[in-house]
Amino acid sequence: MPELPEVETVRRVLMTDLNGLTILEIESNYEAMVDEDFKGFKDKLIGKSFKDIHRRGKFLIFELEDIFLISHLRMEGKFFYQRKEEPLNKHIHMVFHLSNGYDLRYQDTRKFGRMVTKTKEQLNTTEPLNHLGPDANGNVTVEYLLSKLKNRQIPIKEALLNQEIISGLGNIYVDEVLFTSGINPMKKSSDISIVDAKNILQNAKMILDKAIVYKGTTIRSYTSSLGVKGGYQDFLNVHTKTICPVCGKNITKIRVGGRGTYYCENCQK
DNA sequence: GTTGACACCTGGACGC
DNA sequence: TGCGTCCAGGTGTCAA
Repeated sequence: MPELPEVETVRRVLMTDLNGLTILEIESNYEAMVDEDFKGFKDKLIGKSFKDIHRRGKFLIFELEDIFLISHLRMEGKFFYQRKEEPLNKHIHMVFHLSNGYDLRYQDTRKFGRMVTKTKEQLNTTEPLNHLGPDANGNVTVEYLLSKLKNRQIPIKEALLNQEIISGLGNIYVDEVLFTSGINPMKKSSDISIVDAKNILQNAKMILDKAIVYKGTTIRSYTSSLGVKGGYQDFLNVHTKTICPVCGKNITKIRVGGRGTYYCENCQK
């Protein structure tokens, strides 16, 4: 599932492909993925040219002149840049026909992904970006993180998955960050110490930056967007593992906040 | 403001 | 082989 490194990889690849191209037409067989009236969505985008692609957390933000297309890939969303003659598969739910004879195609097996357009004025003042916390690999301070955790009774794992606190971390990388930090995922957020918070932020930045270098993580049946296979799965220490690489004891799998959670009872107190 | 439950959605794994 | 059930999980919404 795309988390910050995977979305950043998509952004970097698409930016070179799309820059300067104009959207000629948009087709969809699943208009519900657009969080606004589909006709209005099309009217705003057709005729506009790609100027830049930004990212905040797990959101892709396509800059098209005076309008911004915000896309969240959720679980299995992928973008493909293909010639329009290439056959469509049944999971491609949105096609942007481009001025150079290519398509920007959005594929989403589970139809969880969402898109919406915003003006520059709306971008940071309305959903979905207005409540988003800072990027987990950005300049987040220990003081900021502790201030967000001090009144919360939920497990630290749930807090780190909350994109309003810090953005970009998903289930895989939260498990890895907590393992590297030696923190039990069930530890109460309000019990996180200054040292814990410092470790969490340092390890989040280190892990996410390294995962970006390796173009993200590809596990289970999932493949990365754009056909790019990530390489960071080779560096996972705990997520989907059975043996702790540090102490050699069994990895425990539990559910925290409804999500499969892997940790080492010996190393993560 | 915080927390938990649930819906969205489909492919794959599993049991019968 | 075919069918039914469960699981996976990021985010939004709603109720308590």
